[in-house]
Amino acid sequence: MSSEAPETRTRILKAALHLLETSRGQSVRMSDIARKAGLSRQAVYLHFGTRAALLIATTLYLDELKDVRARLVPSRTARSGVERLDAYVGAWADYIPEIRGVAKALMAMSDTDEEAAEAWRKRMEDMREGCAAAIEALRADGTLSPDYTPGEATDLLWTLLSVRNWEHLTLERGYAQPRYKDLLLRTARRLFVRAPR
Amino acid sequence: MSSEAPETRTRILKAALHLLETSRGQSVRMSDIARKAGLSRQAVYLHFGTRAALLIATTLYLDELKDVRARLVPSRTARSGVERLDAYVGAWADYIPEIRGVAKALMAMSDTDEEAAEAWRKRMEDMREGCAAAIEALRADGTLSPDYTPGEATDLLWTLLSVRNWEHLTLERGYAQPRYKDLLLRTARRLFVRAPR
DNA sequence: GAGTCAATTGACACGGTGTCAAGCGAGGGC
DNA sequence: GCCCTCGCTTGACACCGTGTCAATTGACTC
Repeated sequence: MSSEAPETRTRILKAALHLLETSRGQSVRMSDIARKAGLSRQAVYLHFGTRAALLIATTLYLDELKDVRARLVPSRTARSGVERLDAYVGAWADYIPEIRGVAKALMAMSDTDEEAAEAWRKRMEDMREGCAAAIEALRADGTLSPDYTPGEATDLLWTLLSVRNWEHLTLERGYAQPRYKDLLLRTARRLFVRAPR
Repeated sequence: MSSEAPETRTRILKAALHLLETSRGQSVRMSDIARKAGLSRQAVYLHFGTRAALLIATTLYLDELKDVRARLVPSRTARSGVERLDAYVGAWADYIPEIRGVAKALMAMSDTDEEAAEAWRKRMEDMREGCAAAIEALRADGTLSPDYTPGEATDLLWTLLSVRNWEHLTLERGYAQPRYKDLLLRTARRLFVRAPR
């Protein structure tokens, strides 16, 4: 509408974020996001090109907001240690929903595209650090057994996260189709190799 | 073909099972299963009515084969405890891929349909027992810390399984659409309330 | 030979994703 | 004041996997 409205791109990201938060497990359609942002579906595609791209951008946006770690504070209502663990996993998983699938595409690119590989390495490193912080907290409040070595604990959380998320891209209809896989690759390239947009 | 060929229904189940086993994470299409079984796509629909129904039937078939527990033996090539844990989770997850989603539908039915509720309770109980056995094995070989009470350990494995699978139905395209949700409900009723077919 | 039943063939509706082309309107530069 | 650009809209379309339908075939039984 008028120019005092928040940046369109941000509006889309906020809309997507809100929908992803509230409709847990429910598939969020591009048209839902567009409607929520008060824009046309095409506007969303103009900004992000692809559903996967939008979701990735959403996680990056969250990073910008720097409150990912706040989300990692386990729910106060959790009764058992297991429940707290699940809360950790849930909190993380909500914000890397499809990025794991993109990993494969980027891995595949790594051989030929050094810049992409570097971007991905950095992103993975960030995730590792996030995991390490979570592990520390888990261990501090006694949720996680101290028997695990730091490396093993990291792997464990990593595993918990990935088992929750790794099928998103491969199983969610559409991305299983070769046609979309190519698209995904192009999208990933666009997102990670240059500044988005 | 001739009548000496194995029962068609079994042939479909075997085909589905094999495809689900080998193409990990890759979405298995009905046409793939039909081709693998040497049948037309329609034949599969005639027998199982729905993709979800076929996948559920596949897990039941596995139960019949009574080798679910054999699958729970962790891979010999796993190097770390975490890797073994992942192997356990993966083995289980492969065989309850969409049943968790159906749970919700059945829960919804439970109020009005006592038979369905009973069928589901029984199925859940079987799963619980399976979990218990797995937990025992996990603890025996030192993968799982003995700090967990039996109940907590069960919950843990349960959680690991569900986080891996609970999005299958809700996120995989198609089942997110209301039209298919109704269908799923009808299918579940057909499968659990009467003998299939 | 009639009836039955399993399976085939080929067509179709549906719905979400992604694409395309034409147009529109507000702002800036000249 | 005019044009141009740019962000967005509108509306139509291709694609593809799921599920449905109707007509047909072919084998087996009675």
